[in-house]
Amino acid sequence: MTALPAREPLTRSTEDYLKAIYRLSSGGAPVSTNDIAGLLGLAPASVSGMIKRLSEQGLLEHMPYRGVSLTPDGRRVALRMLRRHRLIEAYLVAFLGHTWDTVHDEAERLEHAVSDDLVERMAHALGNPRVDPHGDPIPAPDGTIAEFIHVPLAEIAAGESVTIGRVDARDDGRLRYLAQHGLVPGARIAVVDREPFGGPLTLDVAGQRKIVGPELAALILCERGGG
Amino acid sequence: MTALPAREPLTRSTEDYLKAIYRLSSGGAPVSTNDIAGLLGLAPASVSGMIKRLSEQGLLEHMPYRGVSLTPDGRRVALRMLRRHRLIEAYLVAFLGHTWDTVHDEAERLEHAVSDDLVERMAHALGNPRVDPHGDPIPAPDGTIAEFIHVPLAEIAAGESVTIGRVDARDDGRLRYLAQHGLVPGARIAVVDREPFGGPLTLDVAGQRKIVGPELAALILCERGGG
DNA sequence: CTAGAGATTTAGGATACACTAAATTTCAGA
DNA sequence: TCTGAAATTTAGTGTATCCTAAATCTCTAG
Repeated sequence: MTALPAREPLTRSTEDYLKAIYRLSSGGAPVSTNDIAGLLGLAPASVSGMIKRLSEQGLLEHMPYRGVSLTPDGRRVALRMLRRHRLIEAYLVAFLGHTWDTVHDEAERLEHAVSDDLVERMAHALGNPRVDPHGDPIPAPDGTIAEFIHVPLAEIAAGESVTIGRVDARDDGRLRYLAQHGLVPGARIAVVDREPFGGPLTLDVAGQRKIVGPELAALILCERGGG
Repeated sequence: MTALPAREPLTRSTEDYLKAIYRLSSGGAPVSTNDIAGLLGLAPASVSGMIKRLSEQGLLEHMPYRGVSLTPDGRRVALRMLRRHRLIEAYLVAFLGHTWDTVHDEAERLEHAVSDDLVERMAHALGNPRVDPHGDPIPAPDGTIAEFIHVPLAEIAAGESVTIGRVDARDDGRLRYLAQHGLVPGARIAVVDREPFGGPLTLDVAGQRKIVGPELAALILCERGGG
């Protein structure tokens, strides 16, 4: 991981705030105090106080009454946590028999406790994956992250071919179902036919015909183009 | 792990105090405030304050000015931490390429973050070991711990046969050296001959003659009797 | 048997981070 | 443009844990 300038050790609270702000700041717009409070389950007043402290540490930029955004240092911390979280989840699933239902809370605690060294060992054991099994990109050790442009399968026209980029299902049942039918990140699929108005789609998955309903089709996020 | 009566979640501080007190209370004698402070690197006054809180929670028995001892609940917590610590160390060495030099700090942090479920998965992956690679016993999930009576190899008389119980070397070099010569926990060895006054010992290890110096012989702890 | 060194506890204070209640700011709609 | 609801910040508290300095206890050496 890119070395952060030497500073006081980050607390668990600090890491959680920065993670939350990163998660909420898709699009680069400033993040509101209320949204942070909602995501972390805290009172807005508590968040105001913490924002002040994190700003003084140079991790946040705060425009009073307007919202906060991450500084480069803050983003580095957030991405490091995201890398840890996703690698820990992947490791627990791959090597210790966890299911995707159960890993989140474990990772949520472990991500604050592991060393960079241990994270990299887990990454190595996993073959240094670039995405986790949902297809979510794993930030690199240097804090860069691949940004994919994802379109729900539900919006792909008949005749078009796409690559599955990630799958938005968080529950194990759906994830397993999709995996059984070859609908996993990286799979190349074609939309053979589709009913109008949110009806089912007929797919070609590795030469086989599959039919998926609109609900699942909304969760399967695709990358257009070359594949 | 034996369920503790439902109580407020234990903090990291609480777990560290109980671990330290357990470590210091070999022999059952009450543990002094000063010794705890020394082991944890805190001011004695801070320890006094924490002792009061832990006593109110029923985790310690405090005789003012005399010292503290663990209650059954306190001991259960301490043994759970010890189980976690030793299993985490063993897991990191066995599966993630750590060396015994480097695992301690990692385990020290992880032991507060892992769930019981994860600990048991690691134990399972390791084959549910009863001792760690030093020969230190790993407390069982129910909070019981095997108490071995260990005698340094240096004190074993010529002609006597013993089983290596544990090895007190903390550094990787010695540990590797001993392992190469079959001097590992569980090994059955006989003292063939020995020089007086702390000289080297001649051993029979699995039919082979080995000579060890007094320094190493002091670190190899043996169980007398049946083996 | 007692003085004083050393151990322990108490007193008082700091920091981090949470809360509730009150004050302030923003901004959409009349 | 004004006004009030919603969002945000400030003010004042509480808890956990640490600290230093001062008070108190214990126990040994004389």
